[in-house]
Amino acid sequence: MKQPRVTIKQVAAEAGVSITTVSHVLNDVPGLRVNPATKQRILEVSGRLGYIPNGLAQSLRTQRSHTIGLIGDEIVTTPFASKLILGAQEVALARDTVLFVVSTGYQRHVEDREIEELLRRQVDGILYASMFHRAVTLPRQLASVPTVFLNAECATPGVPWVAPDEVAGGRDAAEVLLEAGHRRLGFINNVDDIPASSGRLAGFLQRVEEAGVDASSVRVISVESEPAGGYAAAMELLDTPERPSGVFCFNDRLALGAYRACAELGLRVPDDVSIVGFDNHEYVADGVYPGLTTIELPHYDMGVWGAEHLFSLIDGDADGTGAGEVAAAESALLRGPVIHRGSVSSPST
Amino acid sequence: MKQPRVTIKQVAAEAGVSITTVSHVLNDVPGLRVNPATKQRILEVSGRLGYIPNGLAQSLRTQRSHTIGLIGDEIVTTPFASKLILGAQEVALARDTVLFVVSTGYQRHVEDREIEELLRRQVDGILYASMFHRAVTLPRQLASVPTVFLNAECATPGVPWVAPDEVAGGRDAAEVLLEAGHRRLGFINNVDDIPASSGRLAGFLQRVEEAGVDASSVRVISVESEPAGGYAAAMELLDTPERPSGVFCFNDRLALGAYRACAELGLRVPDDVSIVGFDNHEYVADGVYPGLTTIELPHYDMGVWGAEHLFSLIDGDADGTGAGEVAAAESALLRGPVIHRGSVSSPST
DNA sequence: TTGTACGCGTTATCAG
DNA sequence: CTGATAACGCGTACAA
Repeated sequence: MKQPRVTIKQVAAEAGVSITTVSHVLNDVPGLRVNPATKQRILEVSGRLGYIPNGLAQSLRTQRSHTIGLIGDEIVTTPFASKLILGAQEVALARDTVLFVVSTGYQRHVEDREIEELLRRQVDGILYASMFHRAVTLPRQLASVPTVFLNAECATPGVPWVAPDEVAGGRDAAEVLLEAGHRRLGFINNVDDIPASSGRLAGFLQRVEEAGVDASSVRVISVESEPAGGYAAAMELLDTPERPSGVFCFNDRLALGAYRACAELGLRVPDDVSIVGFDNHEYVADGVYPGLTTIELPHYDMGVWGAEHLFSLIDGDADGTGAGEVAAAESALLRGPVIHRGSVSSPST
Repeated sequence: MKQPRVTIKQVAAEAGVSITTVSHVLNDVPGLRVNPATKQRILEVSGRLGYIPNGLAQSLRTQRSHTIGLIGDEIVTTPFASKLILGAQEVALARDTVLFVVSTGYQRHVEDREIEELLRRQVDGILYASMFHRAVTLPRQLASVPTVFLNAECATPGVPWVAPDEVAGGRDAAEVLLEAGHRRLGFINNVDDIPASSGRLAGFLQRVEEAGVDASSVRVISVESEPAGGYAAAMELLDTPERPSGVFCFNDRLALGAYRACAELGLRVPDDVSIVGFDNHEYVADGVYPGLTTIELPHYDMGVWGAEHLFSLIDGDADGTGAGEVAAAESALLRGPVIHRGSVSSPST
């Protein structure tokens, strides 16, 4: 089944030339004119034999594996991750390189092992992704390899990172509600102390104040970001005459719970209460009725940004002088779009 | 930033031995006793220098890249895929090999290019995955590489494949409903003519008949498998006095639409109508209220099965005689578990 | 027990 | 315009 693959040597023999010449025409070596006739012959033979160069040998020789590693915690398991991977993969593909995707499952020893595995395979660079926006530090083994952090803020200086602009996201959510005319607001936040929860809250309140609404009037409840938590929080928030007319949920799953609470309380979305989510979780935000208006996380864009910067790091490092680092070492906060669906309308009261 | 990596030569020099000896101790060559003292020294030096063997060179030499490719259509983008990848990845990891994951986006030229890219990188084998259960044929370039199909039935003889047992799934769904005491049944199916839709229907009706219920009494409606389709179908199915008390939906998204229809018709799940989904779509099936009882697709298991069989193919081919093919060439239909949540109860009428 | 030397498939340098 | 030949880093017969 596995017949030995055809090598450049065979092509050379079959075409009656040296391997050097074959290599030359196949790689279009610049400034080197080859007799059109032999060139044609080589191309023909190569095609006929189905010759595919051995990338391992090429990489060994050129010191470029055209391979980058994407390492994440449980990144591979989550639906968000796919967008991130997709973004990185598309820019990688455009540069003829492929991705090794590995995930650690949050276990340190697995991470160590996988990083080593990546290095052993001579990846040109590494994309280190976190499933949720958080702060991390550079694993020591990565010190000698171009690395970019995705969906995480890296404390180690000189290492580029990209993460969602949570504050802007919070502001956007407030904007949607304020624009629709809501003034009595609620926010069901996540309890975890991570950039996402503090940032979205800060942005939300910020924007609310700018609109002339007293920030202390918005009721904030923090719960575990599961449907059950959203349900409980919404019950508490909405089961009162002074209930807010607009509620911002830390994420779409929380919003799911809020939907249920509304249904049980006999409140209609969006007529009685408007809801804004966060994540644009596919199959959740658009599967629910009415469709959930939500803020999308820029996963795809982070993947693209990260890969592009990784390449500039790799290329800049090509000479070993570290040039290019300065320009590439900047990090970024990316913003996702607001996805308008049916869960927000003007307040009835 | 990218300092030249340490090679085996440096380790040898530093330890005052030849590279042969270093190679021997690092690879634990069997039947070769090395002086414990030098062995210790080599290990120490190797560790101190942070030596990591160059996998490219190793592979070039040993003709084994310890790499397998996972190629799929839009597999990387979908939540199901991650389970599949995870399964494959875990068995791969256990055998010290990593996965190249690439996706074609259903474009033939992308697929050709990516397969070539995989071959160029000397993958030891290929896992060819489909996002939805369907029949496919072996791309010609893969003829010379060990290949296993995932979530697809391969028409080409000699190529192992693994797919979900749709008929069993349909039977399981019927079982759940029948067990709860339902006799008036409905089935909201997918319109597409794929193994999943025909198989689940067949299994469902089969099991229903076995229970002594006239199969022709179950109302079957085929729609596009989106929430909107499920909603429309459920409205048609349920807005009548003789409505079924138990409904099986082709997938969870369809079930989502059915939930909404129930809500609008004032029917309660599961008190007035029991619903069974399919897929166990994370964040949908358990995010909805009441939780959706559903049949899980064996994605993880397919990944494991596929990778294991791929390895047996690879190892069996090691001698080039093709031995082992016979044993490994069998294919399989895998069955997923029933996930009981709250959407099924005994019929009230 | 340890070292020398060759080959894996390429690319790149330098002659011819 | 074309062809030897030396790396790339490692594994491994074979020799010492």
